[in-house]
Amino acid sequence: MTVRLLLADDEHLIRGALAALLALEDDLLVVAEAATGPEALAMARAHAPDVAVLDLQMPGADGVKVATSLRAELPACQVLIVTSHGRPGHLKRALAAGVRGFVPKTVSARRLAEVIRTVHAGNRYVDPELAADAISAGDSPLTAREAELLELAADGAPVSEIAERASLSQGTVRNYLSSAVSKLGAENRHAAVRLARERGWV
Amino acid sequence: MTVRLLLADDEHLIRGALAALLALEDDLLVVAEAATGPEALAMARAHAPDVAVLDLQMPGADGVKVATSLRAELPACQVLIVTSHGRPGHLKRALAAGVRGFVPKTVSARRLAEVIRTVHAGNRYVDPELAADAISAGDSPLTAREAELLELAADGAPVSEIAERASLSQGTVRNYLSSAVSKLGAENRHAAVRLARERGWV
DNA sequence: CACTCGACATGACAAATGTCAGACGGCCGG
DNA sequence: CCGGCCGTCTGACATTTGTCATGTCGAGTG
Repeated sequence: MTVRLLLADDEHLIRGALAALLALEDDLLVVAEAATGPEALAMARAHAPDVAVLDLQMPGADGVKVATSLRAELPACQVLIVTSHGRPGHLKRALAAGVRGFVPKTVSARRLAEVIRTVHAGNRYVDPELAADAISAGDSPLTAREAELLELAADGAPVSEIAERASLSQGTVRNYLSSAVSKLGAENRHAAVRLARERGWV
Repeated sequence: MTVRLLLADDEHLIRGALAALLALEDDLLVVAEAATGPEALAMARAHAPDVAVLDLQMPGADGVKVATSLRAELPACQVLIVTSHGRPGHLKRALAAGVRGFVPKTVSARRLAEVIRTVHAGNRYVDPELAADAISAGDSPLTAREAELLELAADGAPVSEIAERASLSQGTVRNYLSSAVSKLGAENRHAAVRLARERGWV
């Protein structure tokens, strides 16, 4: 029984290499490849693969978004996410989106093949180290508004601009940011943005 | 005549896949692999490869630093850098360090093999798109001091801390940062840091 | 119902930041 | 050789930002 795969990664080199490597396994068959989020969705619709192996960072729509759409349209297709930089928050969001597997790109090809089989069998697999990170990092302590304003502050915009974009008074914006900063134990909002990004909370 | 290769990339999956793919070419032979900068250097010393294929981002020391050391220790070994995110400044630094080839990971394996042969023959190859980016981005307009202080400001540290670490008065630090900010056309120093990073100037 | 708690919102005040004008020394072209 | 330019450095001033005290609203609880 062969497992039909969709491979999505924006790096041609990696994707091709991965396809070649997985083709060495007798029971795995790559039926489609994609370089962007939307392309991955289109390919999935066209080929209805058993398992979708998605990179977390892709142009267009990230792996988690693609996974969400995929769960809705093709419930039979299991999703496995592969990522370079494992941020704890991403893992949590991915699992919430119905992703069945989550592994870093540091695993060997052999292990990846095993994980693909595990996921195809209907089981879950999360890389132990990433899981430990996610647990130790815990849930985001930020409220919805705090996270939202932190995102608006991400590119270094001044408070006045954030206030305008969020339709709030500057004082309110400062208050939320200040709250987020103290919750994250940061020096200032910019360091807070950095921390929240690292943990995948924004 | 076979080309002996050193492959360095921190992502096990990618590195293995790449090795498998390059092994398909008759004239290419992967003689060593490494996951970190220092490891790459050690492997290069041990195996004296003809061409070193280095990822730009690795733990320990980045591709450019490794390339610099390699040029000094093994002049016969040509260096080719492969990267996910092509920042113009990195390309410039890489070429200054004696790197002979620079390509993004979006190229196909076939093309990579061609580039390896080109580099091995003593010629240079730079991805046309990255080259165009580098040219349009131009040189860094920042003075040494400005770039240095911008780096110290990178993690959101307050001016007082930067001043202490650089042994300067706070006023001076503000002045350099202000200068850098205006040169980059940014809103404030945090946005400036972001821009400088994007262009590979820090 | 009365109470508490947390999210949301605001303005006033103190601290940090950005901007400005200016001083000093090295370097290059006339 | 000397005048102008650039990089380096500094303190004074206005603006922006962070912190605090305070208030409203709705959800959950005794």
